[in-house]
Amino acid sequence: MSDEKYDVHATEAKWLKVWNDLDPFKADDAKVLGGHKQKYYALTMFPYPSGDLHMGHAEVTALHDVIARYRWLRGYEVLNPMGWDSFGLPAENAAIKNNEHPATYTYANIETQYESFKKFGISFDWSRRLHTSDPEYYRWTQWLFLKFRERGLAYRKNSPVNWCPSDQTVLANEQVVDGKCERCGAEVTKRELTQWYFKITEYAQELLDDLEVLSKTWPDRVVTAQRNWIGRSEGAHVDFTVHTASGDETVTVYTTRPDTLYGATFMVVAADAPLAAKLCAPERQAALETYVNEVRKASDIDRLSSERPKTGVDLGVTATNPVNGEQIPVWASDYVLADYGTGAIMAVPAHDQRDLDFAKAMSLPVRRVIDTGEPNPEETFVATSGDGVYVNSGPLDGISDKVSGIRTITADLEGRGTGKGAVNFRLRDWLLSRQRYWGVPIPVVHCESCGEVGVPEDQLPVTLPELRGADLKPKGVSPLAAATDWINTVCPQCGGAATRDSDTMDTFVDSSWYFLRYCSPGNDNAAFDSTLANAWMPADIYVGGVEHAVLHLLYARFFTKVLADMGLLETREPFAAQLNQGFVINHGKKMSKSLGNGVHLGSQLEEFGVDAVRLTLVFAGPPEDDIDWAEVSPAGSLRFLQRALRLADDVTSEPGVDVTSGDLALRKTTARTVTDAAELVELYRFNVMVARVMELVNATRKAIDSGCGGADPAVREAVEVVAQLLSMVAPYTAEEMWSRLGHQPTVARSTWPEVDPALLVQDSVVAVVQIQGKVRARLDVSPDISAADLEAAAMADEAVQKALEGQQIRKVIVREPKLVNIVV
RNA sequence: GCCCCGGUAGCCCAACGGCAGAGGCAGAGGUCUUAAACACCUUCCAGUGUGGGUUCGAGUCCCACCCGGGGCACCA
Repeated sequence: MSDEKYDVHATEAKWLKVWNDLDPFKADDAKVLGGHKQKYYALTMFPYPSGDLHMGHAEVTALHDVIARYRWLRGYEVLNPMGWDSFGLPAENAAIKNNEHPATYTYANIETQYESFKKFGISFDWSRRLHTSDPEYYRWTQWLFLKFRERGLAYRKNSPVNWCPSDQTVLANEQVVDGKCERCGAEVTKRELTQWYFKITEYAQELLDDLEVLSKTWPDRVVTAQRNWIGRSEGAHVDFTVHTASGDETVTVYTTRPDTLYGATFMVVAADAPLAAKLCAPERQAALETYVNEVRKASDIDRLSSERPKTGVDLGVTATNPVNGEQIPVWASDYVLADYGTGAIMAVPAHDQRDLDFAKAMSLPVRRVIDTGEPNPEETFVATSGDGVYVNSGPLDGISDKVSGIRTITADLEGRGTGKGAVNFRLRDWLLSRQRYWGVPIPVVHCESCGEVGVPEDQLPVTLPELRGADLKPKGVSPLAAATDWINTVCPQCGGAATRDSDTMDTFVDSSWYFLRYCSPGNDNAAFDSTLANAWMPADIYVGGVEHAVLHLLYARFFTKVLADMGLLETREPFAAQLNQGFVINHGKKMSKSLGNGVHLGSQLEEFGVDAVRLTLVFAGPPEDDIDWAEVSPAGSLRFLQRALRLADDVTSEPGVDVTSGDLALRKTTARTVTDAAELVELYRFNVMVARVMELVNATRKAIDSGCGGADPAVREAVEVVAQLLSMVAPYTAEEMWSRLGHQPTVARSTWPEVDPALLVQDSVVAVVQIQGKVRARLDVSPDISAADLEAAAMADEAVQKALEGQQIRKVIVREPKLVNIVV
């Protein structure tokens, strides 16, 4: 036995070189296409190249790698690719600051992260590496955009968008944090701009429906978040006639409560929608304009507050309620959203709190049409929304439940031709334009005579012009607009003078299809090879952060469905199963620069080595839970690894020795461990799997020191299993063990240990005898004992008899072979 | 305000409705050592947030509440 300390860094250097030469994790398309091996696509969210890898990257990839390596051991052909989501704002900011090109920052960081990933020993297939900022990649992002546009799924419209007045740029929703610009902290306002959108709403129903299947294999919170985001609601469209200065206009409102139509006492339209100005009486136009300007100025902080007092302006016109002919006033307010439903509502203050608040603020009438038995909202100013008896409601009077009420009024409206049942979604179309440099140029040319013209496929990619430093500073329009040589071009259709679209795409477009590119990277003829994509897709597991519960995961699902409709893909869902890891925190708090509580991955690797850090991350707890680095012990992990490694030196039998003659007890423990480990990995219970391996290590140590001894074949069997199981978590140590056991690399591509089913059968089990649920005796019995025999054995037990003395037995519950409960 | 998730030993975490403890961290004692570290062995420690209910039997299922974390929040 060697006494020397485990030199982790020397071991890392030694095996890293061997693995580089062996390249053991290259996925072989042919094996999958030929049906020789079953495929497993292990996908993990690709990183953004900002600086070197941190604890978060270490955690995701350590967890992910357990799954990928497990599948290799189980004999699958595993596709485990990695790349970089390399367009985006941080590189642009760095470029402005350092007067350089964003590519400099981006590709330097990619190299750094690449080296770190390799050292971290993750079983990635590096031959499939991709970067979304490479022209070879974004050429196909542009191609996809054009295909979407051909199908009417990419279009331009004028709409209010998030605007940072300080940075002079449009912001994505996710870049607005608590109503402020995440970059400069300025309060975000709205601005009306013509922008490109993807028509994701066309897929709203399918995106919702397919969640049903995903709910079995996706985390609940992700499924719920997507359901909420899509936000399907059922109701009705109701047509009101508004009497304007220039004649009657039909205005359709959307409501989920058409049954309260008789309680509508006014109508409200979104103040910032064109409809408001159209309906407004001439003498009220000035007031409306003043109000809209105020609304525009309001920051998101104010707009988001539900305690905000209701404001609005009377448009000076009335509308006719289609069911009772009543004339009700029409108002404009910012509490009605322009882009949801029809941008207009019928207000029923008695049964909707928001309408009631508005009615109160503007002294508008309130009329109760459902008597729920609660105090009258006309007096309390507390709206009632439950079931009750309809009053003052024409054909609804006497009905006492919402479902019948809605059904009756909807039929009534449809009969009159003034309304019909309708479905609405909260989901909006996806705004993809960005006034930024470091992204995919939108491949469209604007021509005075031809209008919007897509760049022909043979002219792709439309590459970015060379800009750096100050040229990238935000000026209110995209930096690309200032690159005159680039922006001025000829129309592909008529050959006349034209300009390029100066915007770039949201980086979420890049990441909506990268998992398909991995299936045939470097393909110059297509975005992806359909045959290969069909062979590998869907990804069997997608490991990543829950922060993408809605955006990225919804967009990728949308892309997949469109591509399936284009006939390029068979699957309609990209990710069969999903695992969200928690955060690595420190002393109960998220690591952050401002708190100064960050844990540097590099220094942890330096101190404890790759394997100990990986083991700590995997063993800390369930993968979804946060890991508090202050509460775990990488030093303890390292001690365990040393313990495991030492076992390999104590094995004195030769490789290939017949294990059937080995120590039975140890062999049983080994067999049990292998069987449990498989189940635990498949349930993502990696921490428990590690605990089982620890048990096996302890049992083996005991066998060597005070049991059958190191020469027993069962010891070799156990230690080989330890090496194989440990290879999923601590690849360097496992490889070193495997080598010391006399095997060739690499243990990661060895096999899943075979288990003799006979070893899983127990000779005897401990049966517990309870009286009134309290344990009174334990019996060693055969696992296949009959209920009658077990009961008899229990009754015959001395301690049981003593406890039963003078008691009347009322019932005996027997759960053979483990339990007898006697009720007295 | 609404919706999720969680609360088991000093700490992190295990426990098909059936003996509350698998594993680890920290602590104590011991063996080894000139001594220490390492290693090895032994060991202390809770009745499962609170109150009800279902059951022969509840950490586990149901109800209410408390605490912690996360998400959504003028979507008509």
